[in-house]
Amino acid sequence: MADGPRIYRPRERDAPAPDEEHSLDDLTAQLNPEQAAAALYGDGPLLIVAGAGTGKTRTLIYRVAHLLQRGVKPERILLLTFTRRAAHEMVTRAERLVGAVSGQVHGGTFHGTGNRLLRIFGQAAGLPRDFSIMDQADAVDLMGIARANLGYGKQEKRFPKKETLHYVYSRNVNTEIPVEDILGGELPQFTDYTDDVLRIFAEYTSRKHERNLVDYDDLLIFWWLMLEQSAPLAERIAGLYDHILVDEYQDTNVTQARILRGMCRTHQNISVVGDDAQSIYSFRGANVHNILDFPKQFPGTRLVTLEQNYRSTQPILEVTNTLISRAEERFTKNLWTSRAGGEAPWLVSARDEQQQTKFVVDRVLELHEEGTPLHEMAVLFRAAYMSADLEIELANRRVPFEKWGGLKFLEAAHVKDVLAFLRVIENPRDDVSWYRILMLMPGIGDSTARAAIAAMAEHGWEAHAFYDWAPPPRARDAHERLVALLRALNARASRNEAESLGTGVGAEIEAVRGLYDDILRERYDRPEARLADLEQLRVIAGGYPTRAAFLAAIALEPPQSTQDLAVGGDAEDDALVLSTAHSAKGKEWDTVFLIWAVDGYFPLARATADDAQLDEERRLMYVACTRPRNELYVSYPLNVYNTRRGADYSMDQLSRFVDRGVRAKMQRMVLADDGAAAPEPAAPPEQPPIDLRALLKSRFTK
DNA sequence: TTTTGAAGTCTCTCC
DNA sequence: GACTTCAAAA
Repeated sequence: MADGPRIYRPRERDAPAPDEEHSLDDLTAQLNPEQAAAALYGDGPLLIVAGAGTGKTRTLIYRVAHLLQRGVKPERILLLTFTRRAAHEMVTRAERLVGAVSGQVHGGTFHGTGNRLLRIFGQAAGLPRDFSIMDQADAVDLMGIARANLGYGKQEKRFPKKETLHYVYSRNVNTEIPVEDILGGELPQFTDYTDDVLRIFAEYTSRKHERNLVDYDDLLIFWWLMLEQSAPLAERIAGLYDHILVDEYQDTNVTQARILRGMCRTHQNISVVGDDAQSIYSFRGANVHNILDFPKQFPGTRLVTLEQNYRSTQPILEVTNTLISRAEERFTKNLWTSRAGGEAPWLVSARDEQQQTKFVVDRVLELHEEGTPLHEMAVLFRAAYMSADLEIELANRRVPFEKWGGLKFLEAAHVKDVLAFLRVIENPRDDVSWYRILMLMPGIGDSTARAAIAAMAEHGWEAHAFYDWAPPPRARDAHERLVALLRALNARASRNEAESLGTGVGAEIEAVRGLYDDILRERYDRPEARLADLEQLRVIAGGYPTRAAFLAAIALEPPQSTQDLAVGGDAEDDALVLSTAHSAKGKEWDTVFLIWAVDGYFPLARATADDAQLDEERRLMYVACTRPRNELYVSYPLNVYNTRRGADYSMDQLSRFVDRGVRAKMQRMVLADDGAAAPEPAAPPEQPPIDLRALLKSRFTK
């Protein structure tokens, strides 16, 4: 989504429901016995296995409140969650429960916390305080540079791409599966290159080192190494907290588990909450064994299982219980609810994508007429691109929506271009960003860019190294313009520093755009939309005190939705939610549409070869189907013509996860040709007046 | 030799 | 439809 101005703005409706915020006195009255047992548990390891919708967030909040009430100092509590916003919300609600407390519960993601600790303690372990964080795309680019630098990628046709290399690298450091085994298992075509791949990884890590860059994995690994390799550091770091609480524990990886062990080595006060049936991040190295083996790793663990679901109606739970019963699940839970009534979920078959889209929009508008706010409805799908048609239709019919789960905004080429300018001001040794900037300039190509970077490296990356560099004639104009801009930016930065003003990140972007906007118009299609994106970026940046804070924040906590990015006045107060199944985790809505329940789409075709991946896809669908409170629609278009793979390639089968047993718990709906919804018995597919294929066939048969 | 345009190759999830 | 690879143009 590139249109419409955007800015980060916490939404009103994220505020806790007021009825939850009573005093602590009636704390137990607000919880069921299992939740209360978990919340009020004393010291020592605690594992809360919480099924979907069983109130695990609530339980965790009350547990934090309980600790505070017991007199634990807030700053001695560390709450690790999947997003920074989740942590912030939980901390706020817990503190509201106990009233005013002095100090602040520390909360955040593993990566964000790793960043914070490394800035404080890293220097004692040889890591400069002012390191830059690379996002995934930067890391991939650096891997590409390392590859090219060692001379790979030219001669051999089948050498792994930089994305593949980064994937293998990240998997290796996160799972500790040897590179050789990863290649042998998943990428057998590259096994011959094991040594070359290792050489590239060595180059990658040393380049990171030289450039003072840190990737996402480093934030965890360095944290762990400080705990593991240095007793004094471990003592200081682990000594910061007396209680550690972890949400979404099923999605942690080996390194994170080790960090936790190191952090509570002395006190063992660790509470984790998770659901093995909702483990959906193995591609990031998450290991469901962390939660399964937790009692073994922390002897004396108290296990509490939450099975009462407060979210969905019984008919919905019957479908989701059946769906997950097919998967390997170790902490078997049978979710139940006391919520009576409710309609069985609908299985909706549409003729094609357009009809599916029309159905969703029509139904959304109907429900809206009947009084359901748009933000109480969500459309979920396996991958972000699957909502493209729906987005167009929603825009045409003026239905406000927000899309979750795309990192797309920051991944867009033009946004990365502008950020690269800020990065070289912040860290002149960031040659990934230098390369990106230089390649943008007309007259400068690969070799000129490399020459310029080499010249700067030779002069110790001093600011004037680039100013003084003598470009080849055809690049002279580009060089001149770039120098003018960089001089202005550097001058502004040092002036602001001297006057101890902020750096005015928004103004810096403004300055960059003076040069960049024309380049953008030249290089990219749909320039208006892209320029609008840059305007949003400028506004977002304006909210940060320093350039460094802005760059770190967008790497660690990228905007979650298109609405996060919406400029105040323009943001719709009420908007339909479009989300990937992954980004929907932990959320709930009154009504949920799951679209593209087609084999090859959900599960994705590439995941169908491998049983473990297939199981994860199934868990992902389970996550999607456990989101609604009242209504669930699962839809699938027939006649999917996939032109991406060359010729017509039709995959017109319902997802294998919606098998007979699941269908038996659902109502069927076949959309009539005008797109109006009609329950199946009432409107069976009409017999067409003529049947072309039968006619053709009859020519050859008697 | 370097840059740029054009044809050709795949397309997931996210800190 | 974005990114890589290849060939022509400067």
